[in-house]
Amino acid sequence: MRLSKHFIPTIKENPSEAQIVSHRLMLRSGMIRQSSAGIYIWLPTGLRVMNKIADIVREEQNRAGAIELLMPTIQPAELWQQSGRYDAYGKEMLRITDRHEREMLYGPTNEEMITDLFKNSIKSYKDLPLNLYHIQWKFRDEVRPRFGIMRGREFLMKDNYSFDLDFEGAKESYNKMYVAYLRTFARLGLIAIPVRADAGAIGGDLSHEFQILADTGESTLYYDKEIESFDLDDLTGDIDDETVSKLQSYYAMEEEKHDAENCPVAPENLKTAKGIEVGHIFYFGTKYSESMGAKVAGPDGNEVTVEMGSYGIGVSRLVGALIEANHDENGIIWPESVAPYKVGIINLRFKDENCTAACDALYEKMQNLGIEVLYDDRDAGAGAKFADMDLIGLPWQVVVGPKGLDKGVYELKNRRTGERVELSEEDLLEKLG
RNA sequence: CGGAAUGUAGCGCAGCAUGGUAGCGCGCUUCACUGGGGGUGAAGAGGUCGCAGGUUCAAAUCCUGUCAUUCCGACCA
Repeated sequence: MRLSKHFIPTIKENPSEAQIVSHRLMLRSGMIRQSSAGIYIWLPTGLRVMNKIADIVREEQNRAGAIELLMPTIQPAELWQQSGRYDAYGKEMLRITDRHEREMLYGPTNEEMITDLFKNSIKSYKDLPLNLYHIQWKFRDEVRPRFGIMRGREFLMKDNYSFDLDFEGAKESYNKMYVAYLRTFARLGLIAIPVRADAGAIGGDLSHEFQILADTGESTLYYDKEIESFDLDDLTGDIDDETVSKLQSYYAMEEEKHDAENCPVAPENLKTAKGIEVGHIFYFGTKYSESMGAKVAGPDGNEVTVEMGSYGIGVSRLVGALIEANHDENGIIWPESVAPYKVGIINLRFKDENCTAACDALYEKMQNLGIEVLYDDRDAGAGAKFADMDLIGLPWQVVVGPKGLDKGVYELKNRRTGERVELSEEDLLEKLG
């Protein structure tokens, strides 16, 4: 894409309302604009990143055997009255009345709807286990939205729901998601610490939060440093129960629940860091299947109330979390897996025919090779182009100017390390292709 | 929901105490010169001063109300 024809409105100065680095950089690099408190417009590059994250989440869900569908954002109040959460959920739920005076709501989560769908569709244990997911906009009317998209009111979430015949099955479904989550975050280049958690408003017995480490995190974690050395390559292919129990046996607690006196981890092996919650998984048994009557015929012909779990990943929050974990004073540093483009071409001499011709040709070759490239073809100063490209944070920059062209080389800069190498066109395309 | 601020050009801000009809920097437009880290000069465009009332000859400025946004705390993907 040519930058001159793109829509990436960058800002030179820090917007006053943005307090944390990811919010500032998302506004400055032209990824988002605020519409109202906690509600954002996703601009082209922001959307590209979010879509790439969603794709990785989707691939890992599919790999784990979950099946994608899409439920509506607007739900009828009756479902929530059945589960008893309509009154319990409080003001955080955005309530709407339609033209027929029917009570509706903008869904903050989907346990009720999926359970209703399940009970109307599945009648036999033979159809279990079943794990359904969707990636969909949620709305929670937070009292105090803040930190840009990190705590917005409207957010994109992957949520899924597992249905099993018994606890053993449910536990297996839970563990599959546990592994899928670790894999998902690893692919995003994030260290995700699974932290034992309370089930909160969702309710239930077994629950883990996935926290990624970042200085600006909202919670303080204490964890066994062994977690960091765990090799995620072990988690490809079939799920090994031993691996899961080993992972789950590691100590990891939020500050409030951490007891220094009785901590099983020796002080020298205990690490503390700030974390951002990007995922949360729950096993909650029959909490919803019971109240909403989700039963199947078991092998003996008798009805069994199904065992359920639910699992969420904050897809839009991950965009901010990734920036919190990947930035420097000049801007964002995208991991390749989610970068809006892999490489940026900087044309230093717009008015130099040779230089522009070289850039145009290189741009076309990259496009033909399927390399995602953002070409800064604007008539702007070199400094402005460098600054914008660093701000936007593409992993690679190709700097094209008379110096290199005279030598017959292109300069390739690594955004993360700042390392610059001079390469022939062939080597350059080879390296990026 | 308790506490505290702030709303003036796209962004960042000044002006308000002591009322006299709006200004600075960046950005934007045009032209020229520049050209390897936000360059220089010249000429421009852009504002119902959040909104509604009130006081006054006169309100960005004083008063009342209202809306919005942000920050600190308690709560949450």
